[in-house]
Amino acid sequence: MKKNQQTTVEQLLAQPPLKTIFPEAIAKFAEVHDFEAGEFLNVEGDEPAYLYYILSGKVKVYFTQSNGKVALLHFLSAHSFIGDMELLEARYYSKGVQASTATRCLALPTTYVRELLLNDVAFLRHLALYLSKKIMHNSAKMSQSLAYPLENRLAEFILMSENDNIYQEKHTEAAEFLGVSYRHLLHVLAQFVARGWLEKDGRSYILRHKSALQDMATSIFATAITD
Amino acid sequence: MKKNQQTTVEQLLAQPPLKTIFPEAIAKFAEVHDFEAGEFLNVEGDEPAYLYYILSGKVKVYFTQSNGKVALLHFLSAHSFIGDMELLEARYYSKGVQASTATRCLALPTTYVRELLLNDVAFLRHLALYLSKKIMHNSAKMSQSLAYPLENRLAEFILMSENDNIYQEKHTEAAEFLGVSYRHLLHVLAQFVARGWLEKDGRSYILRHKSALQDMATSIFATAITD
DNA sequence: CGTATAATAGGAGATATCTCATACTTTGGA
DNA sequence: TCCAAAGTATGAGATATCTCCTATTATACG
Repeated sequence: MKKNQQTTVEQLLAQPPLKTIFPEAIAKFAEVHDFEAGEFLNVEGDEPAYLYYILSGKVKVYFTQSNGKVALLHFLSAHSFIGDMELLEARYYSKGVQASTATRCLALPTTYVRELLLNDVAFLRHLALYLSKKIMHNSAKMSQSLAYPLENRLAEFILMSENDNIYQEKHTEAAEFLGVSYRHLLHVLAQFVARGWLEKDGRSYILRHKSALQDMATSIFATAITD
Repeated sequence: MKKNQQTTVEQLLAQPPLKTIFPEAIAKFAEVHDFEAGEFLNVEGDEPAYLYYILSGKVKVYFTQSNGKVALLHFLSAHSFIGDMELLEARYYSKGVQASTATRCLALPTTYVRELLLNDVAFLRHLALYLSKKIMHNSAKMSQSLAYPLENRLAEFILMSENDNIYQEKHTEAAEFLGVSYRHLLHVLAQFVARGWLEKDGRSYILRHKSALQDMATSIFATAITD
């Protein structure tokens, strides 16, 4: 992680959307943190030192299941909070958060801003709204994706985790995230290659026909609108 | 709906958990509403007149998909809010809410309490915490249930929607909720009957072997803990 | 450097689930 | 009162997905 000194935090905070979310009083504690792809923003179980608000980039959230296996929970991107639950409830068990691409965050040291934020109605309203939208989004997505075969969900997952047209998630992880067997994931992946949508390059895949993948992925939502 | 006059609202509000959630100032607007099974607490699309907090009972939340079909979204029970999103964001499109069993709610007329609640840090904190817990719960449930065949999810659904040991959801609705075909739902339901867990009684089913259903349902979570 | 463990890879048969077809019954209006 | 639409039921064949098995690389670690 690198503390970014160039971007003046004041400048960011003075403009929407940050201006409408955070109270002015946090300005003196605010920092901008830059993470490289692969870097950890938080180690699972640690009490997070910062409340992050993602400015750009993409992160993956992990947690360790009771069987000891680490599972990918979801992706977060710009305008998402990291550490919001821990801010609300100190005893909360934090998740592992890893940058998927280069990521820039607004970073607020919890020790200093907790009291401030938990007493700011504008911030709390925004947070509640953010959370409720997330719930809507989740439940809509879930009920829909349940109905589609892996083909569709995998296409979406590839597009979501791809970086510069290269897909290189671990298959074990992807299989678990998508709720299918490792075997079947490989099967469908092989189909994508056979159709010329992906090209295998060592242990990663090059996206050769992005629009086909997009069609396959968005059909999940398209039907919801069209049908 | 029947406005309940017996239970003094003041009494309820003076005790936890209500005492810690709502500011005292709402007391003069608060009512207790009783709904019978099947009654609607809110009609989809209507701007809800009340923010409800469920005291007891169980409700179903519906919404109409773009294809015109009405789909069951989820169940809510004690300690859940109804109309929270609409409170936060007025333009929000409300969902249909129907009592599944007899249900008692604390009812707060939005016109009077909106300003009050949206400026109360204790309430907003509670709401944010409630929402974030719901997110955790949802995503844990989702990633897990994805992995299990209909057998397990159906057992859970039956227990969730059963009333006095009688299950009588419409199969069309259940199938959509569970994300499986109508055909397959009937198939698995028939298996449950064959195993003696359910007994068909006209168009409803009697729960004959609840513990078996519970085993089947909780295996979803049990493995998460044991494995 | 060598070995244990995780990840990758693919074959084969078993299940779960879907689609399509068809028929009967209930229910809500015109 | 009667019809159209929705719900219920069931059969049969097609797919999607799983489980089990077996090899072959990577990767971590003493």
